[in-house]
Amino acid sequence: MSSRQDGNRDEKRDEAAVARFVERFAAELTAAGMQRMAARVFSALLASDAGSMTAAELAETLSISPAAVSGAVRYLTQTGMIGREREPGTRRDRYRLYDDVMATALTRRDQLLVRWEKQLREGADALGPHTPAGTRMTETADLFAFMQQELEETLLRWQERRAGARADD
Amino acid sequence: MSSRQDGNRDEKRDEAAVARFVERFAAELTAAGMQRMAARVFSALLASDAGSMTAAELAETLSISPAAVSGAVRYLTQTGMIGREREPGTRRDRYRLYDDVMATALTRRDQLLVRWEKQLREGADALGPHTPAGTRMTETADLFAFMQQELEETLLRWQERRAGARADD
DNA sequence: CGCTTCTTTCAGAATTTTGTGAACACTCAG
DNA sequence: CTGAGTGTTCACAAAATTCTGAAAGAAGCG
Repeated sequence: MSSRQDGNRDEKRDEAAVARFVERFAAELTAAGMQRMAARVFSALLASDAGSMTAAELAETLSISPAAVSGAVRYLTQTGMIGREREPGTRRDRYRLYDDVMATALTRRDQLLVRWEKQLREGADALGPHTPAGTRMTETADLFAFMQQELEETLLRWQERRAGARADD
Repeated sequence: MSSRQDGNRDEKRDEAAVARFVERFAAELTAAGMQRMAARVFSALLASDAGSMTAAELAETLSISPAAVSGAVRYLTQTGMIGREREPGTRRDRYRLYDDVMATALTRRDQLLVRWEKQLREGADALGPHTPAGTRMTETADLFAFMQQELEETLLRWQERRAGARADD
């Protein structure tokens, strides 16, 4: 038997399985706060062999309008998760997943921590640094500062590891 | 001058400053995906000296209905960010921020990584582990596995540091 | 028990978000 | 220039979300 349980050892893509993955993974991303269409486009790209698709292909596979593709693609481009490239000799754009998308997305996380830390310190100052609330907020700000540092180091370690793995190829 | 710029060195809370902080911080949390009312309640608790408030106080300071408080509080309780406690001798509940809320919230992040990794591995298997898409997804899953490990260690280091700081008191 | 005080639930109004269709804009090929 | 092939914008319809008031539900207190 070569059913879906034991994976795909054939050459051709099981489009139904792809669609299932795309929808499930997109749902996770949506739950985590990403816009629905952006999440679906992103997932579709992730599951594409080329790592890139045209707007038409996206509209087709996801059953959405060109307008929806446009919106999703704008979001993903602005947030630096995908790039747009033009196929030479044609008018068609391809939208391509950047390498290490997830790793760079996590870097952006870092910026969130910076902002939160800043606001907490301002808050602590406004409330009075020696009040109970002020103290609590300072401690929380310290945690965020710590996380920034650690996240940075973690990403460096990941880069090293990736570099090592690539050297083995 | 003792304006708001240079912090509050007086005893009494500058309620206007508190309100500003609450709204700003809540806005950040909302942008990061938290429900609006939950974010406001959470921020208000964070800025409260006692680290806890009654439903009535929350409704009052945030200008929202008891129903809204109820909803927000349910969400925060379910996600384990606050606890409910009854004031002895009264019928009033107090909602209290857990210690190290943020640190434990980050622990929950970890569960997200677990789920995402799992889905990616399933996806890679469904698409065929040796296809380009399958390979990409496996690599991404590896990143998430790595992040889980690192996040865990980071939180341990934070606990240690906290323990050390508390011992100094 | 019943009253009083709080909390929760629920239906609905208001708002916001989302996705579409259609018009518009851009770009290259001839 | 013109026209075909693509991408984007915008107004609107549909759907989801959010918050409220009102009513119902607990839980202590006399």
